[in-house]
Amino acid sequence: MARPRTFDEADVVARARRAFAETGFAGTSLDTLLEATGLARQSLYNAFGGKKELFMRAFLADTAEAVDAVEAVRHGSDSPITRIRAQLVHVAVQHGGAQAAPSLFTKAAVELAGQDDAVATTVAAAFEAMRTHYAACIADAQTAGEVDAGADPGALGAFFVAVIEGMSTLGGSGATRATLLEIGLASMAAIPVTPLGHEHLGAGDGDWT
Amino acid sequence: MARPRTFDEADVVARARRAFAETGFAGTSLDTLLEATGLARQSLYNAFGGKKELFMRAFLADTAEAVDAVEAVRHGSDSPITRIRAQLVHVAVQHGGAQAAPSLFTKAAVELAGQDDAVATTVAAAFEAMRTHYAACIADAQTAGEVDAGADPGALGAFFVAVIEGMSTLGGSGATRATLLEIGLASMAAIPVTPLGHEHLGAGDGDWT
DNA sequence: GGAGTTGTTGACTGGTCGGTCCCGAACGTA
DNA sequence: TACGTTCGGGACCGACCAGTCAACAACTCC
Repeated sequence: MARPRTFDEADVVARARRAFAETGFAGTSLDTLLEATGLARQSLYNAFGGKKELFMRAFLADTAEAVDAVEAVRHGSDSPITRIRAQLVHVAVQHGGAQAAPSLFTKAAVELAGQDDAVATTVAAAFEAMRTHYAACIADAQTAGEVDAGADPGALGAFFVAVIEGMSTLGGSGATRATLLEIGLASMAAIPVTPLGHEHLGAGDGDWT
Repeated sequence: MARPRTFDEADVVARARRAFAETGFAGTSLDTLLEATGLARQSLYNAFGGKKELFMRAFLADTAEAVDAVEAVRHGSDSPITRIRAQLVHVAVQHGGAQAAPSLFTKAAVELAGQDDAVATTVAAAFEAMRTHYAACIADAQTAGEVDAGADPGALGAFFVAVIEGMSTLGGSGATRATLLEIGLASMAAIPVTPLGHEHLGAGDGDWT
């Protein structure tokens, strides 16, 4: 009963994510956004409501993806310790390298968490969710006898959240993939593994070149 | 032979640092800057050259301070391991708490490293300097027999840089001082200390309330 | 005390910001 | 095929942006 849209809403959000991730919220003008997404001024306004609303769509999508990436640490057939290492390697591969795209989540957290309440609460909730995922994984490793029972899963969870945020910042500032891998692997040593757990700390997995 | 300035240049830079740290470069208008520094439009222009130049002044000052804070880890009468812990506690105290002021260095790195070459090179140099300071401290600990000789000082250095950047990001996003302390202390466990070194990992130092 | 130099002040500029309005075009339904 | 509805493109809006200009004020040196 009406003219159909000539653009895919999800695709527009994905392009907006890239644009905002490059230049931030304040640094990305509406014109830049239109060029990046390919749609017309009024179309963006009709479909999303405005610059701020489109940013929140992109930001929430990126946040959900970032949390999901950490959530993967809770599932899998291999050892909890191995899953954490694999996840850290994944972060290093994603944020390291030539193109150097800092995540929109990190960028928005640094730029806007102190100014916008909606962003601040979303960021806080995401950090807390990530921390919980890591902590649950550590707790799993404890029940499996791979990690010292005296370790504090909550503290280690917060620690790993800080590590991946630091990796994101360094990666966005030009750090090489090799450096990020060094960081991720070095952080693994903060987990007090039992002799049993050491069996799972040996080999790396796959190629990340 | 001329009318003297009614403002202190260093003071203006300090105020500009606070303003830019709050809202970033693109998010801070010249009018906001004038209100924050208290000087008139043309005065800012005469003394500094413009918004970008004043930002660079503030950014370089903050960067130097951040690097110096890490450099402190190389000096002192107490054990190298103790110095690192003290420095991490210092970072936690500085970036944690109610006022939640993210460092301008971190903010500029995330916002502009991908767009401005001058910022990118400064950030990269600062990260490298910090990494070198941490690495030298770890090497000291190795020669003192407090840290396992097989440890990689360079990798641990990069690791600690990532940790303090992560703490800065989390702190700027509302994380409590207690959480940041948890993170900093948890990261210490990534250092493979010898039985001798364990003597220096015991008590905390001072009150940071 | 006069001249010269510098800082301060406020009005002003062209350009860009995000957002709105309007009209022709494209499509589904009747 | 005629109608109603939505889309897309361009013109347009007031507000704000960083930066400039010219007149005035304060100070030092001669």
